[in-house]
Amino acid sequence: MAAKRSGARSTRSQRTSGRLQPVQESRSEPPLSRERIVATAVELLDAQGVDGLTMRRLADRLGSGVMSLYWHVDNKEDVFDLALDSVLEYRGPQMVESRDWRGQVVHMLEDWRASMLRHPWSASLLPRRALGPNILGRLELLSKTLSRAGVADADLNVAIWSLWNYVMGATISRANFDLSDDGRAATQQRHTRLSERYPTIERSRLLLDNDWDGAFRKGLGFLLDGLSSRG
Amino acid sequence: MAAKRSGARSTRSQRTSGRLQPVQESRSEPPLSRERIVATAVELLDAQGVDGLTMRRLADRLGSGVMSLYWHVDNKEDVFDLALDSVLEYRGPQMVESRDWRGQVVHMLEDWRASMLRHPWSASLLPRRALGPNILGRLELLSKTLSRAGVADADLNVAIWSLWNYVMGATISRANFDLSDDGRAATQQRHTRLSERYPTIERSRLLLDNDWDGAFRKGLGFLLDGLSSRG
DNA sequence: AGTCGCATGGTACGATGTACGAGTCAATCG
DNA sequence: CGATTGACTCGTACATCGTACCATGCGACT
Repeated sequence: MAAKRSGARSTRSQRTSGRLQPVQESRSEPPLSRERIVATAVELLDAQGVDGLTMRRLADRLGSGVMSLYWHVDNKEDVFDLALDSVLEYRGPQMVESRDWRGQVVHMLEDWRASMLRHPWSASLLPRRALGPNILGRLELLSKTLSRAGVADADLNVAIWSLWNYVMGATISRANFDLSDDGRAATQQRHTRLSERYPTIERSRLLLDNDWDGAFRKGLGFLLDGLSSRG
Repeated sequence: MAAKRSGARSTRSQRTSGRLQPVQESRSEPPLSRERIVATAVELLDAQGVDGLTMRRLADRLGSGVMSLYWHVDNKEDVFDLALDSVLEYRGPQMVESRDWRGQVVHMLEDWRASMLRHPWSASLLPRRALGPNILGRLELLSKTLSRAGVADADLNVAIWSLWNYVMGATISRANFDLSDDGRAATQQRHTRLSERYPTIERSRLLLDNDWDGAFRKGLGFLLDGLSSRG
């Protein structure tokens, strides 16, 4: 019936039973798989940006027909979801009961930001997509760490969301500006033209300051100060 | 030559010279204009979301041909830019030298957030677009207020970006969740299924807490605490 | 009357996401 | 053994999109 296979994605390749890799070992492409599709989608997104990902190009890179993709994937949105989540995995210290909760939080959040900046499309994509398991995993970790650090339950959610918000905003902004001022001259020019209308911005060189990492760290410090002044 | 008119958009309607409203007053549509296009685009976006905005639909609503739009607008991206910025205007107290800088900042940022939530598409759009004049205006105001409040110049940019980041992240997240849990049952169901994997999130009901406004205000308070502990 | 700039919009093209259904091949069953 | 089944691949086709190109209309000025 060609049921298109919904839900149970558990059919993990027809292999692992009979002979191993029956035919064409090094010849042509390995068989399609969800993982391979996602990995290639990430490659394509890295290389061409959000608009560069089309099902046809994706199929080309995979050496397959376009419609074959739809066996493994529901639709293009699905590809975006999977690519996004695949990029946000965190292999940090999951199980450290260290006294240095603040260091742990900072580490995870900086890693989060770095992961997204390594794939700038992810930042602009995230606002539109649902929370994948890797994102939830990070939230869980954050939750656990803060809770163990003694943050009151009443403030816990606020603390988590504040940190989440800060990281999201910082990363999205950064990923964005990075693209928009590839032409330094353009920025410079626009800046001087705007300086009359926005003198304070001009004076503090807000838009030209590019110590993003430092600003991120410093602002995160301020936020954590505020959060821990309660607990 | 049909120079398509670039740059100087200053030609403000052919009117204001001879007679007023020459022909067809109440008959059919008023003439096309950048303003009318943008206003209608916002309507459409409000009604149908980001994917609902197509040039054809926009032209239909305006009672014009599709290609007529392109006289007033460069391309679809342009429409997005204009619609986005048009929604972020701020008519707050621009010139108050009040002692209550904190109240002023909170007011502007809450208004910012509210403006974006009134048009949920704006949140997911903003990360991809350049900074329009209204956004810059808000940054300028923020800059001025903080500066007058005595924030050290060295910390000024960090403070501004921190607040910006917080607001962006909060608004984007909120606009997103709002859409995704239209079906309460689905959320509830998914939640219980996830509870085993993410116990702390489950316990604090992080994903079900919907006092967004309160959380926003509270978190903003924390951040401002942290920021002013320096200055 | 002729010219020119602003403004409108019909037609057409290339690209996209994906529905549909026909094809292949290995494993399973009678 | 042949028949059946189910996992998987993919060519064709279609609706819809953004927009390039070009013909046209219209008011004002020469």
